[in-house]
Amino acid sequence: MPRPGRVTRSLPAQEPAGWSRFYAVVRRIPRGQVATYGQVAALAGRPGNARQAGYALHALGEHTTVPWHRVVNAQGRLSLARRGPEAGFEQRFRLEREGVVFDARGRVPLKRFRWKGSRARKR
DNA sequence: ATGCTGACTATGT
DNA sequence: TACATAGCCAGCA
Repeated sequence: MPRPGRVTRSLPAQEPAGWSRFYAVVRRIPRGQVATYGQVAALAGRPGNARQAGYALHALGEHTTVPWHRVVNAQGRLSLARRGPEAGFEQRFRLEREGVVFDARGRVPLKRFRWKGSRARKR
């Protein structure tokens, strides 16, 4: 039991509270399927916070178990590509390895691979 | 507290 | 289809 009055908030704190909600949702995305940032935010109980979803994923780092590559933007494109062609390339590689197919313009056909997730968690 | 930034989205041209 | 704008909101300096 932490002493009252003393805020032991000085932990690594590399993951701001609340972001774990996004991670929890991303972890539920089935292999071979994708979800949009807006979708993740909504399922995390934070509708309209698509940007935060992306921000949270950006903070993950390279050594993570969260399937960040299964999250794409509303257009089916890899927003990660903005950060650099390499990052986008890796995401595409991972998705293709899971069976996700890209169209001629390098986008994921959401009609086909979009995960139909639902909250179904705690009421 | 204030202002800037961004792995976003919806809408208009 | 592609680019520009506006709305959005949490994190950070």
